[in-house]
Amino acid sequence: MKKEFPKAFESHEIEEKWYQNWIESGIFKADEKSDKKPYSILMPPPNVTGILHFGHVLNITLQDLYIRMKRMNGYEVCWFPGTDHAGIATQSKVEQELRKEGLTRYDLGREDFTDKVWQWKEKYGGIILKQIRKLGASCDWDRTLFTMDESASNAVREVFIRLFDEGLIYKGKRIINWSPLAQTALSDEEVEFREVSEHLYTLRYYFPDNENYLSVATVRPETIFGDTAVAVNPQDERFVHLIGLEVRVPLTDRYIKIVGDDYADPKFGTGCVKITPAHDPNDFLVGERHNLEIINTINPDGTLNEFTGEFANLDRFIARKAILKKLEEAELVEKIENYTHNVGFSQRGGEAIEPYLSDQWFVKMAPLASEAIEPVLSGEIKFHPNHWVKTYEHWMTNIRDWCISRQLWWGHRIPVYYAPDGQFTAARNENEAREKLNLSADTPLRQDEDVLDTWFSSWLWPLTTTHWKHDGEIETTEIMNKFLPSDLLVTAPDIIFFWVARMIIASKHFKNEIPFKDVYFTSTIRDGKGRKLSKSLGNSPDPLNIIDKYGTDAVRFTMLFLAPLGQDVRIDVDVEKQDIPSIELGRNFSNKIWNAGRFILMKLEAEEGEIRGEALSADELSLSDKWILSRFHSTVKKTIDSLASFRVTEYSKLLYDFIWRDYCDWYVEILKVQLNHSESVEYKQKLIRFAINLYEEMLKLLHPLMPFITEEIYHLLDETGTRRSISLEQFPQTDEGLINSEIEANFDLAQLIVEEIRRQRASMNIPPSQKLPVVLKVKNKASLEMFEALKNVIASLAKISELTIDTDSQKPEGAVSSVVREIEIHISIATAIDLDKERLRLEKEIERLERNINGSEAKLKNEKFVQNAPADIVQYEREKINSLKETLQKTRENLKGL
RNA sequence: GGGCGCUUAGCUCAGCUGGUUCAGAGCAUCUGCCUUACAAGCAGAGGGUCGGGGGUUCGAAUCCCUCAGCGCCCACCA
Repeated sequence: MKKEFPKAFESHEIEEKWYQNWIESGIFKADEKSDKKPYSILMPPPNVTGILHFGHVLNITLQDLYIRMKRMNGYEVCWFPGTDHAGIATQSKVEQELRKEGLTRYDLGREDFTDKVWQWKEKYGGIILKQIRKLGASCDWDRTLFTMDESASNAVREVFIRLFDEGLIYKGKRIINWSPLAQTALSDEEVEFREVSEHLYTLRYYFPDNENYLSVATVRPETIFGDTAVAVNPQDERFVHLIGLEVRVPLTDRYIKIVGDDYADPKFGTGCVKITPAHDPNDFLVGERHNLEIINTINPDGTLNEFTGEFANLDRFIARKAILKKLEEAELVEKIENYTHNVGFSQRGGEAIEPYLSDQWFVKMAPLASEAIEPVLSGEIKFHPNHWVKTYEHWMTNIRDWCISRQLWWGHRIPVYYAPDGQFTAARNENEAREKLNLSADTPLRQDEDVLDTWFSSWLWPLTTTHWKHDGEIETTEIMNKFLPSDLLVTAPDIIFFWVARMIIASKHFKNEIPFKDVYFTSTIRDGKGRKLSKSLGNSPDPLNIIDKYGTDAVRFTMLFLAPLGQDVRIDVDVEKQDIPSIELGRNFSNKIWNAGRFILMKLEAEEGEIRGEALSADELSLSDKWILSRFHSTVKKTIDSLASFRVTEYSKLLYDFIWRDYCDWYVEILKVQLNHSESVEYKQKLIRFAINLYEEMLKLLHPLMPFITEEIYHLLDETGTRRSISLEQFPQTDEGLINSEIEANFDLAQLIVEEIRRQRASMNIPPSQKLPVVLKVKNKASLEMFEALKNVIASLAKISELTIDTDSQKPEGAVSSVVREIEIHISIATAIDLDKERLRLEKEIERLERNINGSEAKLKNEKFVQNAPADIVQYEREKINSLKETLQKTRENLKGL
């Protein structure tokens, strides 16, 4: 039963249809009990609050490419999907909604609030995963994990307790990065430094005599109320005699002492620095050294507190201006200079980070990191591109402790329990805590209020996806035995510290296993101006709109075609029109593939043949058939090689070139010729089947990258309606026996001849409809045979009315002549030749040949070249020069003959 | 300050371990084509001293050094 091959490829219904079908037929499902070799990928879990962006598109496409390729190669393939609870982002989203009702989370209380977040998550949390389905992702959705699922939470708790018991988690009062917006601590990784133009204010700190003063430079005058010392360098002769004296904090009656500390840089500012231990990490250290008082003058929301008197409750930046005004009025400002320096901002909220003194939980990283460096340095885990290894090593060897507590409600609550007397421990529940603390069963306990950093669950992703400790007990599962270590991790380089490094640490520490074998760092997608595509910049169209316009396959193909390994990629985007015009590349390619298939089927129908049946056998193949077969297997070989070394752009280019150039431009045209020159229906059917079989192999090669169109055509080629999915077919293998470099070389020559004739015709503006007689004079008998075999093909492709091929033919009267690799081409044109133009062309050609000959001769005259270069290169050069000379001589004759 | 990467046609980029009458592709430009799969197409053309300089080599876009410009990451200065 033949199916109709529609005129155009309609991506929408087809994508919908096949995705549904794949899900229903369960081909994405993995079986840990299978005997097949495993292949697995852990999807980097997107934020539940997230929506699809182009980073995902590239990332998911790459993962799906490898997953599908391996599936076709017969592996038991498992792609683990999931989402991340994204503490701050999710909590603030729900708080935003509450604010619309005039409520805060405190109005609801902790329990009701988290209930509300769960409700929000159930309702909106799946959006990103649905969008990922649009990309054709062949994940095992049954295994979707959320980082706050009970099984994952059990693992998180277990890990906290273990690290606590090992002494690798501790609580400490430290200066941490405080987000006034989210009102929580952040880790160092969540802070990004930006250069900011501000001012450096030189303030007067008066001595008790009210006449003399010390000039102190600061960029943050609003923190003066927290000053507890002024530091000078003990080597600084200008000030050393002042150490131990006191000065008055401007606008206050408070006196602070002058201390000597190396931290003060005599060359910077005035050489005197005010010390505010509560609001600067360096000052904090100075404070520790000199036993200084610590005065916190800032509220958690970034406003000043009661220690600042009249400035209380003003935002820190507004307060700065107000304080400055007051200082100026009191003539306490000596100087204001422009000053550019780096300021930390919250990566998420964008607000300036406040160094803030508070009690927080930390993970001691150095001992953990040490065991995780080796697998990367040894190559047990490979980074692609490799240069990230250095970055990794540097970070790991200079690693700092990780602040893991967050003052949020949404997240994994820290499993630490406090007894009324203040002692505390980490435990699975209160009873266990009492046991550990030797407390009686009725001792009331209080659990720590803080939750854990979201990455504290993400770093366990390799373990939680494979159900480690999912019930709090089980160390090893069947899934884990089968799929851990996973094979490939595809991720953006900006989370190498946040996530990649920490996953390696956690997997090594808790399972003594690497989490993955290869890590592919993706490109950053940028707009035409080089800016990263981002929601906040408003420079990114919605990927779904782009998919809608061009089709998923087109987007997938183009992204890979344009995005080389680890290199940034620039694409022109039109946000207003929601368009990325470059995606036309992929859409046009889809169209090409589609039409090639449609054409071959039309031809088969014209011969009334069935798709399935006998195709040409090896000894029935023409030179052209053998050529395309050879090209195909060469392509397969390179393809396999490219994918194995993660050169995915190369893979996409190989397919593009083979399908478009070799198969469509040349072979399909040749197919027409071969069909036209045969009377045998049987032969024609067999030939078309040969072409279809090859086309189908080509689809298989392409399927991992363009799953929908290949699946659709695969089924259009199914007369019996029994086929399941192209995903279940064997991925093409190289047949070395079919790669024939001699045939490819011969065919190359024929292509050059055809192109030369076309060029001549084009330069004389001869329309394709006007066919001309051509004489080819070839050099020898072997060449003659080869060209005879391709006679019809050449005649047709070069629009030749009558093609004469011989070893000693004469140039016809009034013909335009050229020589390509010793082969003379004479085209008889109907009109008179423009002699001047012709002469010029031949002279230019002679010049070019002479230049090449001179170049080659120079090489061969160089004894060192002949001695040192490999024999085949020298041999090649000799043959080249002979050929060039021959060609030159014939071209000269042509010129003479004009 | 430390590290990494990039610089090839007007634009966006390929070019793997140095050698093949080719420095390539897509887009853009120009010319000619509705050639019975595809105008989302076909056939052709123009356009590059491969960022500058130096070196290694018989031979360099490719390896080394250096300079310049751009970008990213880390550290950090009141």
